[in-house]
Amino acid sequence: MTAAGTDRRPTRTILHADMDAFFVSVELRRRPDLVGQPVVVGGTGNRGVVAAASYEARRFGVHSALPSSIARRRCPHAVFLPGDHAAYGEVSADVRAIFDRYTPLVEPLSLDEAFLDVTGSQRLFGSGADIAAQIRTAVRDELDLGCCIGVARNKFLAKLASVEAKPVAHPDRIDPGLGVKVVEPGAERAFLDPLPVQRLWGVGPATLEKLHRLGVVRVADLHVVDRTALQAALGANQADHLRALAVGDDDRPVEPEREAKSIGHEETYAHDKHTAAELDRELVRLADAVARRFRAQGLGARTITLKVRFAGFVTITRSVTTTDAVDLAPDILGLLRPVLETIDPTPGVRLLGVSGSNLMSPSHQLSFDELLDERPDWSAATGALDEIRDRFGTAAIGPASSLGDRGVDVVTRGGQQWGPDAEPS
DNA sequence: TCTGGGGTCCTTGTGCGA
DNA sequence: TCTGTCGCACAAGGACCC
Repeated sequence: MTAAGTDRRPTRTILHADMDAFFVSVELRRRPDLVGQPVVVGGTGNRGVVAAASYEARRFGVHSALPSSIARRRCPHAVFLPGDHAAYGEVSADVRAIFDRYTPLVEPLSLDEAFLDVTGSQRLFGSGADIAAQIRTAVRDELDLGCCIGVARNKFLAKLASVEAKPVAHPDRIDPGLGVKVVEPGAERAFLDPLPVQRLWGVGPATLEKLHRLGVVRVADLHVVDRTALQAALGANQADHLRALAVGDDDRPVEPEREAKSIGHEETYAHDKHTAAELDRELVRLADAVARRFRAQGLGARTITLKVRFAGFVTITRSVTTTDAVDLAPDILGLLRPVLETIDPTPGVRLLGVSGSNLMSPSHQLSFDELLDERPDWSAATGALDEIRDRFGTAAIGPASSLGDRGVDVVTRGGQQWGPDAEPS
């Protein structure tokens, strides 16, 4: 931490761009008849959640991550759409192309958000505020989408600023928002101090409760709360991290290329699974999907983790670490099947997940069995499978045991990722 | 009211070898 | 040979983000 007056680092100019109700806005480009109506994307089944809501829907208290059953109750006249991840990805690439015109230092956070370091771009394009205005105009004119941009000297402040720039839905009206919000160097404390403390990165429901117990409600309270008490409540790392954020300190650079640290798939079922045979079938599908993503990225995983969520929402994880990185479904199954067999499915399993971490280049050394020709070398057959799916789609071919009752591929199933689809009537 | 799916990061506990 | 301790790697879970 450095006092603002003695900081000799060059002042950076960081933008945080955040698309307005992105998934909904993409849908409205295809369905202009829905403009002005409450529209909700995501969770069409009863166990899903809302991925995005139009501002008209937000007036009724519908927001992202809200269980779809509640969203339906709050806004029964809303139009619910299942979502189209592929389409959102394509539009996101178009948005990214606009960002790239202004700086090579673009770090996407998700499909609809990115940080831009424009420190070196200002001689060409003007101040951070000027660049933000130009980007908003380009996104609106070329893509027919809205976005809000925060401008500040670091990522943390830029992100908070972009939230302040967004439209706000009130029960009786929609406030259009600023569009661009600039936090000038030197004005950070005045900007931060009145904000509720849960606006800080890393303060969720659990941390908020601990902070409230210490009397910390607003960011300003973090300046005066006893440091030892804060460390006792949150741990030294998190306590010091929050105190730094409270004065606007954040040194993280904008990183255009970040390597993935884990790759996984998980799936919540419309109805709980109660038998080992059902779970094994799901495990085969998940292992196949995850292995395919490993290979698409030229990676394998040394640690494979199984996640199980039971009917009562209790969640456990069990992981296995091997010497060599694996990227083939049979190898993943070989590691996880013994783990799955230790789990009692009779209370009901609502979610199963498979993920890999410790990512590195996969090792395809032949095992002793394979050298003796007693076990097949799966890598050649898997390569052929991947080619077929690249040409004909992910559902074109797959493990026979996964056909079971549905015969649907895990990657394309439902075409969305916000919970199980509505059951056919 | 009842909680998705994709992730990252941190903390805590434990086993193991030096 | 036994015991304590230190560092490291790993496992598991929690919290958080979009």
